[in-house]
Order: sequence, then structure tokens, then C-alpha cells
Amino acid sequence: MLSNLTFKVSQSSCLRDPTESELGMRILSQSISLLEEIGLEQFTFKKLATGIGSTEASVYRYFENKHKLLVYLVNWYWSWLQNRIVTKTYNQSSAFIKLETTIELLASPIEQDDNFDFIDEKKLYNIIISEGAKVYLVKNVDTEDNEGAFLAYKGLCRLISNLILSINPKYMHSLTLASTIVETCHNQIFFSEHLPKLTDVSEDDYDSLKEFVLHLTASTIQ
Amino acid sequence: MLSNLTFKVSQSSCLRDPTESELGMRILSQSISLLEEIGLEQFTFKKLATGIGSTEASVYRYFENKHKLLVYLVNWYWSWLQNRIVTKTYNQSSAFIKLETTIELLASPIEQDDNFDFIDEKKLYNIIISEGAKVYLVKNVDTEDNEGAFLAYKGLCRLISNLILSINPKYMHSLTLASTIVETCHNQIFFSEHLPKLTDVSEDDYDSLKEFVLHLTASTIQ
DNA sequence: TTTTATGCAATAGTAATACTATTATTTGAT
DNA sequence: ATCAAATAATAGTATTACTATTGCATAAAA
Repeated sequence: MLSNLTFKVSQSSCLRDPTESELGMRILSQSISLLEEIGLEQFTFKKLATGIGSTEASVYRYFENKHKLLVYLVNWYWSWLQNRIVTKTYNQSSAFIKLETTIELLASPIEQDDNFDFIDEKKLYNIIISEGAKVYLVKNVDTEDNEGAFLAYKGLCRLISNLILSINPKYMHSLTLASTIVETCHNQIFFSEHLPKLTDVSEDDYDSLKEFVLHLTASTIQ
Repeated sequence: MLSNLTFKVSQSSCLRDPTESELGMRILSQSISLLEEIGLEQFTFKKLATGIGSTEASVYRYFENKHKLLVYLVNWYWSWLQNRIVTKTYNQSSAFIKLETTIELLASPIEQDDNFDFIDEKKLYNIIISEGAKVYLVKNVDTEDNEGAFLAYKGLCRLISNLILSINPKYMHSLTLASTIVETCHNQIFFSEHLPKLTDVSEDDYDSLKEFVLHLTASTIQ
């Protein structure tokens, strides 16, 4: 159905397109594994390069620094997710069911997508949960925003906001609620895994999280 | 009323109590200014020490590393905030009004507290918004949790959770909603300042944010 | 008064990280 | 086969995070 699918993701965050060379794809693949394994703080281009039998400097040909690499990966995920949402809700009749499907996709463990064999979507999902907020929690967020670093995230929130508005056109905080839904899904999964005193959601109990977010959303916009 | 008030905050996050020496208090004071100014990534103990006319090594006598220093400051804020909430809601009759007051405190610009002249609460509030999540978004979050790094945050969420439960004892996601409220307040303020496409809240429009969070909370638990 | 102990801060480092300049190699067009 | 362009590897430097050691006070004990 969607074979040979590619994203043109955040050209600004990389120096050259990593999907267009063998080394570039190995960089993406290995950086996802390594980031999930050791986290952004411990992650270095040296470790990454060693893992793919290359060198630090070669990685710097593709990405200015590790933060930009994270921006690229997070953008890839957001674009991919938006694609999945659009595809899965395309034939659905009511806006409410579409919103339900969207929340389902946001708060569920990821199914592997075989269209991109150099991206492990499950690991990438874990990176989003643990490291995602770090792409915007930086001092130069405004500069990066101007360079288009958050376009994919904005697109996703606009999509959800429009769903909310088609359910209740008079609701005044549709964007605020949209970003709250996305952030809450990721946050609560993190809490359930690491800080259980901050949530009623049990580890891997995605149904409970979905119920919470869906009930919160439905109650709020009606 | 509450003069000579001190917190015994997260002893585990510092090597010696910074409130008990002249240098220690200068470290706290200057680190708040510097963190707010340049952010955690650019922040170094060298810059901090230069700013207070001391040396890197002296700072290391008080804090193991900059992350532990951030943990200390964030804990101080959470403890201080919980104190303010308890004080301000003490005489209020209904649980709903108490919850309203709590959200008001979470989503408002900070008033200076003259009880602590080495802490600039307004700047600290900005640090919480921009850097707060970084205290738990680390690989060794479980270890730090065992050391008690998040006790103050847990206490705050439990407090809010209990307020929710006294409004509706049958609501099953009180803790989840509590942490969602806290995170949402901080998140949306950040978005309003830096990523306005992700929120309907305008910069410094705290009333709009309060209305959103309060309506969301009230709708959800009823 | 001298000696000894204790706490604190400064000096002077080391190891690791982030990043770059330059050289070597490959690729592809002519 | 030759040359030009693109790509990757080598070998660095500067900065950062962190530590080992020394020096200097103050104060208690001899």
C-alpha cells in the first residue's frame, strides 16, 4: 500500500541526508539503538562511530552535534506518527472516533513498520518518551524553531486540534488540549515505568492510560 | 507568621548543606541566576565559581555535579510550593476551592518570598519551567529515585491527588490527573513563551491557562 | 606558648567529550 | 586512463567535567 515511502524530514537538522547513503542509514539505525540503551547524556559520536565501525568525524559530516541528531530522530517519529494517524483515520466517519484512534496510537506500544528497515520504531518510541522533551527544553529553542526544528510536532498538534474543533467548534483551547494530550501520553508512560508514585497507571497498562486520556478529553470538550 | 523558616531539602543531593555557610548560600543564589540566564547545558561549575569569586573545586565540595545541584534547586522549589499551598488552603472550607487555589499557585507568576533572601523565587520558577523535567529524564532515574531525589515532587502530587479524591472519592485516576495538572501548567507556560503554535495560551496570559486547567480538572473529575 | 587536629578553599592537574583541519581514498565522468 | 569531485579516515585541538593534592586558616589540646 505505501511501499517505497520516504520522509523529507527536517533537512535543517542534518548536514546531508542520512537516508541517501549506506553510512547514513547505519548512523540512524545505530544511534536509535545506542540512544535507547544509554540515553542522550552518555551518548557520544565516538561511541556511535565505534558501533558502526566508522569514525567520529564521519558522523559529523551528517549531523552538527548530538542534539541535532536527536531533533532529526524526533521529527522523523512525529512525521511517521502523523502519517499513521491520517492513514488509520481516513475512512472513519465521526471525528470522535478519529480522536479515539489518535489517542490509541499515541498511548500504545508501537508496532514495527517494515517500510523503514533502518528505523526500529519501538526503540524510537522509547527514545521519544525518555528524551523527546529535550529537543525543545534548550536555551536556543527560538533559533531552532526558526530553522524549522519543530514543524512536525506542530503539524501533529494542529491535526489533533482540528479533530477537537470538529467535535466542538466552540471549544476555545483546542491547541492547548492537543499538546496536553500528546505530552501527557508520553509523560505518564515514563512515570509508570520509573516514578510509579506519580501516576495510577501501572507499567505497560496502556488501556488504563488510554481510558484516562480519552475520558479527560471527552469530558473537557463537551 | 513563618519567620526563620528553613527546609531540610534533599540532603542526598548535596555533599554538605549549602544553607549553613556563606559560600553555600552564594552558590545557591548565583546558580539560580546563571541557570536561568544560560540554561543547564551551558552552565558549568567554572562559570558559577567565577561569578561568586570562588573556584570550581570549592563548588564541588557542596555538589557532586551540576545535575545534583539542579535536583537540589528543583526539590527546594517543590517543597516551598507545597508549603505555600498548605498555608494558603489551610482555612479554606471546600476541597474544590482548595484545588482552585492550588492550580492558581501552579499557574501564576511567582511572588517573591522574603523568608529566603538567597533564593530568587521568580528566577527559580523559570528554571523549573525550562529545566525541571531534566531532573527525572535521565537514565539513572531509578537510582536517584531510591536516593530520595523526587520525594518533594511525589509529596506535591499526593497532596493534589488527595484534594481530587475529597471532591470525588470514586475517581480512579487521581494521581495521574495530579501529575498531569502540574506538568501541564509548566509545559503550557513554556509553549506560550517559545512555541506558540502548540498552545492557545498567549504569553503571560496566566488567566487563560488557569481557566483551561481548572475547566479540564473540573470536567474530568465530575 | 607550642603543637596538633580539623575544615575549607585554591592550585594544578587528568580524562573524556565535542568539535575541526587536513589528508587519504573512492567514485564517476570524460 | 585521467582528472575532478565527493566521501571517509586520521589526527589532531579546545573545552568540559571532575579529582588529587597542597596550603591556609582556626581552634582545641599539651
